[in-house]
Amino acid sequence: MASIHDVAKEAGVSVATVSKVINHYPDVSEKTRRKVKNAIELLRYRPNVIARGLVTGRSWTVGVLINIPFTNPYVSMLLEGIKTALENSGYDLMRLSARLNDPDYSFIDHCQSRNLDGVVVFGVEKDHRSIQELIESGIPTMFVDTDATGQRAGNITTDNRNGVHKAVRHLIELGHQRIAYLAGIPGQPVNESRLAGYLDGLKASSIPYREEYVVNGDYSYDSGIQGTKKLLELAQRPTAIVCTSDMTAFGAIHAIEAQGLTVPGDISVVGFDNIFEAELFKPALTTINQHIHSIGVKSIEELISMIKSADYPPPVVTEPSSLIVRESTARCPEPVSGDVH
Amino acid sequence: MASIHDVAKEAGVSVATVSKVINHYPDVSEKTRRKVKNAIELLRYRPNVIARGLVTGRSWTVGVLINIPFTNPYVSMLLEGIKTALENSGYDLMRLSARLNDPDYSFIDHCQSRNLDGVVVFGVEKDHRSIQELIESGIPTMFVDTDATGQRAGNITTDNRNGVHKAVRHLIELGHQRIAYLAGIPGQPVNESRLAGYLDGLKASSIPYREEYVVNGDYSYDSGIQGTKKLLELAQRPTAIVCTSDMTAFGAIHAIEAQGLTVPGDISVVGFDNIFEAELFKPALTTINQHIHSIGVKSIEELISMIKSADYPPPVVTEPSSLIVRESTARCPEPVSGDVH
DNA sequence: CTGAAAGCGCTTACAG
DNA sequence: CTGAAAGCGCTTACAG
Repeated sequence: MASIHDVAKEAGVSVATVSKVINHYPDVSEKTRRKVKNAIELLRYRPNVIARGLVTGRSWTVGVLINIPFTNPYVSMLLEGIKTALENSGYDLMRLSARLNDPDYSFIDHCQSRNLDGVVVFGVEKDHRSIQELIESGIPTMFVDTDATGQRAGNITTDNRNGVHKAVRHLIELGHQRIAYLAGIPGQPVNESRLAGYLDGLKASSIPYREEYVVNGDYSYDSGIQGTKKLLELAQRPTAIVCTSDMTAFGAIHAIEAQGLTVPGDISVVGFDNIFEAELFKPALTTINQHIHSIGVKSIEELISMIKSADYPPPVVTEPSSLIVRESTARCPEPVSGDVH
Repeated sequence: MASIHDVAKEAGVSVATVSKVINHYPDVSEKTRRKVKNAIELLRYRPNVIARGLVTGRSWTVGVLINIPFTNPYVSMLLEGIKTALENSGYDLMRLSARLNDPDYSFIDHCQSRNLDGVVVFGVEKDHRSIQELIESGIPTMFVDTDATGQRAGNITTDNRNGVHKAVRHLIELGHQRIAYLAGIPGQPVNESRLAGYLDGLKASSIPYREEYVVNGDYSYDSGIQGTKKLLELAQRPTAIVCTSDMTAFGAIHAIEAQGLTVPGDISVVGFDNIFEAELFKPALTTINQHIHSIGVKSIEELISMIKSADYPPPVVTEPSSLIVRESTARCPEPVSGDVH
């Protein structure tokens, strides 16, 4: 690769002058600008972003820390949004090989040694030391689905609470009273707000909360199976199950059918996420739609705004959620007897 | 961040010496090594990878060019493999915001200005100028599913041809003779070898090739729907359809059922990829399994070998494929009448 | 309008 | 075993 010195020599000017035309400084005569441009063309010169970054302190790269498998459809959609927003921004995306479980590893050291301009974090538990260190470091940060903030850190989430509330209301309107909830990982902000939505929904119709109707999981297909097995063993089994993710809902449906029961004939199931497969599944899944792609796009747009201006206020944005009714929910099969309350 | 100068001052030595202990040079006395290590500890110093890269010419980052949406399950699995292999390698992954359609854009310029140590490319048509430029540039490269090679460029693919051949054989064993093929994008190496496998399968049983039984698509769900519609309009419609991807197979099944026909009752369908959803789908999909995760892992392992040693021969690796029989294929419903041949 | 010089944070011969 | 110096490819005051 030709360097800036080669160009300077070729054009018969100083490297300072070459730098000025590259960076569109106004105080360069048209004539030397021409000469330089020609030399650049001739040598196919491209400025070295790395070297530039060393002096300007900007790397034109944003880092991403995603502590969840890429095979999770939610992650895929998020990444797709991130990618879209990055497209003509001039920034590239770096996926850090973070060793979060290694006590000697420091995520911010990693970011700083890479000169990252900003970072988006997803899927890290809120109490992981990295979160706090990141906030203190002053590196522009956007947290996805984690309600952390800081001087230079904002966050973006779906309106999880309302989403689950809507799901519960929908089931109640269909006559269900025995509504269970297959939750996510306790302590995670996402999980807490969804659980709150579940409780909101019950309370709005004065349905008492039953501890045995809430079982935790990890958003996976498998935890849908396991959780549902437990629910089906209950003396009074639920007639509807709200799930913390579509994958979990798929698992739930599988487990229900494995018992010879049907969805939605015997039990209604609703998911959360509205991944592409929700529509393909049989029965097509009633679920809560999240604007995941949009969350990806906005996380980057906001991050770039923060990078560009030190006093851009760190945003806290909530994306709406909505209920998509399909085939996995139906009227409660038998009128609920009085003993439920 | 503390710099190497700060450490040198703190330890009372020169920066050269600090550099030597960082890089584990043997010729440093134990005593000064101690002093330096303490200073590093004290200042929480971490070497700047960027600055180091400027002088060593290595960036410890590998680039990835993926010209297919992340929401494609195949891509997700590939990325997951790539991520796994990178985990403790010291390398980070950079996803380049490549503007492949912009004539002023050059992918290798991009790679070079970022100082990338190597790159894995996936989903770029073989005749795109970037491929050739990349090969000529001498940047260590691994192509996934593209049979390009070069001085410093290897590739890795699934045994596509055999995979489809097995699918066809399976259908023939079930009594099918009218076997259609929903292909991918013409000209892409993956497509050509799969098509060859289809022809192999027919030929092995002396079933004549019918042009109208092959329709091209783009691996998507939608192209499965469109392609199948065409097949169903044929005077003599196929009794089995082999698809170039699982997503396309899902689309095919949808289109078949939309006509009031059943799978596999009326028509058998087989996919390609064996994505996670293949098992969940109803009917569970008979498909060709690819070791996608393994392809991701190996592409990085081989790439790193090439980076580390200039004379590591660029590998050409083929991963096996295998048929997974599930519920979407069954015996051919009606004995095929003589007119087929 | 142009260029010499210092510096970003490192590494690497080389001399002592 | 240690350090002064040059250099990686750039940008940025500053002087002229």
